[in-house]
Amino acid sequence: MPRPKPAQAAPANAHDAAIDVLREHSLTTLVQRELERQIVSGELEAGSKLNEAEIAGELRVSRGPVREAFRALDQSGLVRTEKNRGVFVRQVSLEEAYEIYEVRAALDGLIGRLAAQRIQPAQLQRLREIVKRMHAASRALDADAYFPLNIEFHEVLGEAAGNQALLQNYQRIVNELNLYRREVIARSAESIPASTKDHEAIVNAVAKGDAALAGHLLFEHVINGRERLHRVLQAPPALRAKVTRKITT
Amino acid sequence: MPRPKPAQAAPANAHDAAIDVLREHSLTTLVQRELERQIVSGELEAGSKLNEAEIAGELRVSRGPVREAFRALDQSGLVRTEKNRGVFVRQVSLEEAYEIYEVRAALDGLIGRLAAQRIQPAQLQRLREIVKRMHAASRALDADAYFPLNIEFHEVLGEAAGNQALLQNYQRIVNELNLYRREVIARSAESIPASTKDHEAIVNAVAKGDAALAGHLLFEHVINGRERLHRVLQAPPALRAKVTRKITT
DNA sequence: CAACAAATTATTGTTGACAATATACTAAAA
DNA sequence: TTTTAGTATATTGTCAACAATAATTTGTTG
Repeated sequence: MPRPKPAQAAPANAHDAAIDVLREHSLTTLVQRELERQIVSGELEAGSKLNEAEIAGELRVSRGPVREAFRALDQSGLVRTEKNRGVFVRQVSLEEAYEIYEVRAALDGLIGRLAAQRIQPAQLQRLREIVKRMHAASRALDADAYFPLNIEFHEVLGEAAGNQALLQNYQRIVNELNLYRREVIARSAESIPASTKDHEAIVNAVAKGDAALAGHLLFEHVINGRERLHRVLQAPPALRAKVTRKITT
Repeated sequence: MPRPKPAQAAPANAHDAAIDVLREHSLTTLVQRELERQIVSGELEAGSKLNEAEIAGELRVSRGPVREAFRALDQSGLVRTEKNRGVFVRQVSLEEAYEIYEVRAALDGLIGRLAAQRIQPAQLQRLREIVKRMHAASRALDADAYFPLNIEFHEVLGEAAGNQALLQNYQRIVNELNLYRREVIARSAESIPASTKDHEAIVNAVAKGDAALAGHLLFEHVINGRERLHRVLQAPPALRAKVTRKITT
């Protein structure tokens, strides 16, 4: 028999709200989330060192929770730990990115097949709206607008697959991939039109319920992304400079 | 320029060897590994509670490293954490197992395709030997001998795919899957002959370098495993009892 | 001035203590 | 006897101090 939870009054002010948050989440969890956010957003650059005491001070907690959060982030691939030297935001090499792309293609293929069978009308509607906004961003060649749309598109599709285990693995993979020179991958403006076309075709296949096609298209979409990355890196530096910023060697 | 590592003398005795291990690994890492071993081996039953102080005492460390190891194990899916209540060896429900099987099928499909293209002679040799021993175990209906062979087979195949990112994700998934009533899944003797046949066909496809076929066979192999699980659970309890032990509801 | 050695500082690894919370137990009341 | 309130105990969450290691600075020598 589930024990009855005590009825909780709504927090009266900000302070009570903070207390309320702590009732549900440990400091470790909060630190982990915050660091994850900073890493994924690029606020913390790949390769940069994370100082325990410094972070603990900024977040007003002791080093214990910070260290625990580090272990979780290490396991999820966002940071790497060197004994007695510290933890660093993970740097994904070109070779690793290639490997991860292969895995992502397989997972995205599965997402396509499942989503085609299981997607719900509301989710399909969301996808169509995202694609519409993508077209707008594509016409304007607005990479900064396109980037979050792309993230959201694959997120919705991942949810539509109706498989929690799949979604979790997928999101971890995508996070890792975004560590690879984020600007090169995601914001190279020239690839936006092709990418938008991909997305449109995918939505249509999913809408038709054509699992095989949706799976195939998503698989190819990811492989295309990998090839685009390849081409961008092969292009002469002068050309690359336009879409590349803050490359830290 | 990589700084030169100080030449290390070989440890003269057991004590020095222990010191040596600590130079390379933190206590957290060691605790994490040990707990992982105990969970994967079934020494720690699914659902059982892990007491921080107790474990710390057994492993002769303080609670700090144990807690850090918990965060890592939580992230890798072997353990679930409830705030202020503790951590428990994860129990995978039937529904979750189904979901995880879907993901594993996709990853195994990728492993098959890549292994067919990249496998090295020595690895192929190992696979053939494993299959040979599987046949022996199959004839004897020796589930206890078959179980580790099955693990090893897929491990070698995973390595043969030549993709570290894939291998890591795969192994995490397999670990999670093994949490699901290990005996029911892996040791139901009646499925051994069919499984052995699968393995043989897979090795042949990989040896031929037929990527599409190998991928397909591995995908189906996993799906078959899932269906076997389904059938076993539907079978009348009297029949199940033979191969099921220590089922904790 | 460059290169090496020693000492100093900074940072991580580990531990034990204390606080907060949940669980188990006891006793009183219905 | 069952329920419930209150109390005691056990366990987790957090912190701060100490130990071990690495990075840096300083000083010395050729």
